Amino acid sequence: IVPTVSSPACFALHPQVFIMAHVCIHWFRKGLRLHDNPALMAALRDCKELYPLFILDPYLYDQNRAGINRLRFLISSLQDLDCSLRKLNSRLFVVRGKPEEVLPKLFTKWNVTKLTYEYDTEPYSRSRDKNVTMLAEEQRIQVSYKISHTLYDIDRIIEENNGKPPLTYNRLRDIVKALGSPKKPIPAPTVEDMKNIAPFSEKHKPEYGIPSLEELGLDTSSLAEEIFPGGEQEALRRLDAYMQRTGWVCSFEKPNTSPNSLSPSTTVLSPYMTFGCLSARTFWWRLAEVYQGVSHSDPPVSLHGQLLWREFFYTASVGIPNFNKMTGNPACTQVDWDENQEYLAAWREARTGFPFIDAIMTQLRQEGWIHHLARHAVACFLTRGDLWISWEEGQKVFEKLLLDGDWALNAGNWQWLSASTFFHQFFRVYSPVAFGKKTDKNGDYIKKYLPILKKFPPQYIYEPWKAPRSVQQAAGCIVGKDYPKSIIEHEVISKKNIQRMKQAYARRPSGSTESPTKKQGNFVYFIC
DNA sequence: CACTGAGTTGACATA
DNA sequence: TTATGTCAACTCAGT
Repeated sequence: IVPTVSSPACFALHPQVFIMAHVCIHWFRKGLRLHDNPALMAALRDCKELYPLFILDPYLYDQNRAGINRLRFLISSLQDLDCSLRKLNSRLFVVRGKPEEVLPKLFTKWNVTKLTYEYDTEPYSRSRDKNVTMLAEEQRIQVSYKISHTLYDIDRIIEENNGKPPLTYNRLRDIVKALGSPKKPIPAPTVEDMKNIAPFSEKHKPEYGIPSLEELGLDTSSLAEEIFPGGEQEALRRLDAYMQRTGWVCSFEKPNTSPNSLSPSTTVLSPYMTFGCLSARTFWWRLAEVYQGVSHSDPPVSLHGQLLWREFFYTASVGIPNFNKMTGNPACTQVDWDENQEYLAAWREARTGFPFIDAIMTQLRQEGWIHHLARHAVACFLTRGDLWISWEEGQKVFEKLLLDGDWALNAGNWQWLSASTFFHQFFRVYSPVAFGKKTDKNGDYIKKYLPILKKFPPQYIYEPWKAPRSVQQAAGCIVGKDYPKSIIEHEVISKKNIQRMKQAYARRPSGSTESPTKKQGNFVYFIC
């Protein structure tokens, strides 16, 4: 006789054969996939009933925080996940609300005994998960989490670097070299793995469905075509397609890819990584297979290098307090950014009068993805290059509009581009005119996203205000009327800004370059 | 402590 | 066409 229900009597009578058959919630947050999902596999162990759950948390998916494109990506990802779960005789349960309020109710309603989830390093997530774990334990629910969003255990990287996050990429490389290769990904669960779990009951059918965008209160009338559909299946399809191009993979050098090609010059796997539709470790090991036995590019510019950049910023985001802010962020240079609502709105709404900048911001709004170097160009323009507006403002816009709006990567890259943290050669300024010309002399990219300029000759397409009146008339676009005049004079303002940056650096506390043990105060936070 | 080399992805002039 | 040096000059991390 093998008891299948938990009771102290059973345990006392049959200690050897006792099996605790759990009712388990696997809580999906990021990690919207079945492959390489160790927490999900942990959920299946000794489980008789499984509730794969996603909570639409108003804090994370508020419309000011998540734009419609990113919400669409999320909904597609959830639909795909549900579809995959149904092939395993399961399904996805979706609820709305604050996890700390929603979960205790479900624990009771479903008689839950175990909760599993993937570890998440974001400050909001960590505090949320701490609260939820406390609430779960109050209801005597076993809680188990696994690390699978990043290649490594981020805390181990910091530990290995004496309690501080590496501030340079090479330092991070040395650390992860010492830690060895990332773990191999584990396969997705199979029907066999699910054989002891009761198929989901039809009684739940009308409840817990995936809401449509309309049901979330969004106006979808002006929504553009879905170029990058969300979901694990699409992620794996996309990964396969790129991994087949072995020559391209092996010669990949990020700085040599184009920010303004008409179709993406990089993989666009980032949104899938952000939501965890694709495992970083799966990506890493697929690349390792392609690299095997042939010559290939290396970090920092290679595709492996890109995954290590992700790890770099994740590590910084865990080790540096107030990572998404300037104030209270001890690694960040304190800069006297201007408050200029007009400039900020012009940048955000693609009406700076610099076609390269405005085209990029248009692509961002329409498609939710722009090339990494395009992000450099507009980020430099908003901050230290031209408009002298805080990187935090740009961060908010990107977070909302990017499909791959990732908390750690977004904050880290904005600090990098504004020469606030990590990158310090502030005298290297991107030109809103010259930079794009290197890879798109004719301005085809500009014409695609700003059709009003499509008749401008290449000579003037990057600086339409320089075109003689007759040329503007022939192009059917008068600068100042049909397309904005440039809001600033780059040659003048960028030189002024370099000097302002120099002054901000001069005000940096002198102790910030000293070793953590030497001076008290400055680096204490790294150890906490 | 001073010093040095390196730093994913600048622009521009020159060879 | 592509490579190199200059411009002005930063920090980090290792020696």
